[in-house]
Amino acid sequence: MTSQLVADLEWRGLLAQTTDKEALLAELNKGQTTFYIGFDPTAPSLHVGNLVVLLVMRRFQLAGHRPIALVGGATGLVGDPSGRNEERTLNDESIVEEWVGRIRSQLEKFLEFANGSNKAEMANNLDWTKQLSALEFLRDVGKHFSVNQMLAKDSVSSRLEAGGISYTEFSYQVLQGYDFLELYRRENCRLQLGGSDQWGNIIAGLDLIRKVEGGSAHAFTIPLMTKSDGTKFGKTAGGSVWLDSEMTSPYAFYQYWLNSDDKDVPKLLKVFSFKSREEIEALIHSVETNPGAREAHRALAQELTGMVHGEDAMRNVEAASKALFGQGELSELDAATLAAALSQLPRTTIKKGEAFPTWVDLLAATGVVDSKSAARRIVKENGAYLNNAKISGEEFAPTEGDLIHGRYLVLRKGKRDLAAVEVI
RNA sequence: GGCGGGUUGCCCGAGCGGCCAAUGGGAGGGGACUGUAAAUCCCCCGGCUCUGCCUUCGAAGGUUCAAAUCCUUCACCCGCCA
Repeated sequence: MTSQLVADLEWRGLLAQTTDKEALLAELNKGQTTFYIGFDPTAPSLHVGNLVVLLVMRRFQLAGHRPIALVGGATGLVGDPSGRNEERTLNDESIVEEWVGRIRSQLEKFLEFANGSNKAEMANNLDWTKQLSALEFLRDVGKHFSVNQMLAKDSVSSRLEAGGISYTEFSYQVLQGYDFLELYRRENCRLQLGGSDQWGNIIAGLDLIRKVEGGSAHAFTIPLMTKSDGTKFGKTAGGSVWLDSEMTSPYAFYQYWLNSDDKDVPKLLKVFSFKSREEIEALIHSVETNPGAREAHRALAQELTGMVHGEDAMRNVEAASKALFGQGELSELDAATLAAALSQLPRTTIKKGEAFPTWVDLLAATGVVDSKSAARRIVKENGAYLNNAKISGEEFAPTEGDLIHGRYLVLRKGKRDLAAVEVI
């Protein structure tokens, strides 16, 4: 069962590095193993990058192991130097606290917290660091850390070269190491998973456990996702792809996956999909032999939108995508279908009876472009559409006759950026 | 603490008194080709009430007809010396 889990993760390309693999497999084969992953509250929401790690966590739980989802109320106040070449700006305590709450409720959607012998636990490292005095910390925890080793860690040494690191961030690995020790003591936690950039921090915990408790624990890291074109995975022009529907709409989320590069789709399926290996291989075959059909893209977008935003939202945005990008005339869509589709888009309203603003003003009002200048540029460059028909002239304004079903306008910028206007 | 170097548009990075909204590259946007893909080619890329006006070159003052460019003070970063 367990060796199957690890083999499956390897097939999916989700294993970067582990401590002694034999020992880890032995541990996992003994039965239920308690493991943890930490998520620091550096934003009000998790993003699709976090989702990679979160879903590995779920795979471990499905294989019978017991997850502890740690939200870093304490570490989030300090800032992890890993993978950054600049000091972070500290966030206010109240902000971090709020983010902790939001992230906790997101985590709840991906793990089973209610039922089963291996139901997940939520933890917050603020619980065991808040009461700790600076002196206790230095004597009880700090004493076990060698500065020589701390300096040698990638996260620190690269920062020393890049221009410096504060004592605060330098101490991050000690805090994370201490977390592992606490969870080892409190919950018998034997394994920490994390992105491959977390290796050094995880090792800090293993060393501490060995020194203080004489115990052994394990590390398992997951490769950082990369895209074939070299740009960062999970980023769009507008920033990260968030799991929060207020920050990235389900429609935009669906579109993000649907528009994946063909070359990335096989990897994305392996990493994110919970379909069987056979199904995934069939989809990969499809993208290789008939990419234009985008069967695999659609399956990926469907599964993930459903997983993150729910089946209803997934069906809505899928129907909207189909309607809006279909071959037929928009005006042929019935009012209910069109209204539902448009509700997924960035939108603006105008009052009944008022004069119609220009296309430029309307598009700017929806927020699809940053400024009216940008909207004008689109018109000038021939990328402006009203109800899927190209328009020209900066002064172009829709009229009563352009309204679909008497109340809707569909604006389009370029090939795929849609926005809605409703007359109310 | 002393001396020297730096801070330019989303990022990197030129400019070193007028021809500067500021060279170049990347990112981003539009078009063509396609499949709401990639690659490629062409174009665009501070804002606005757009033949003009306004705001940008770390911050605040100053010199000048004219400053991103010169001077002064302040802040931050990086080196070398204490």
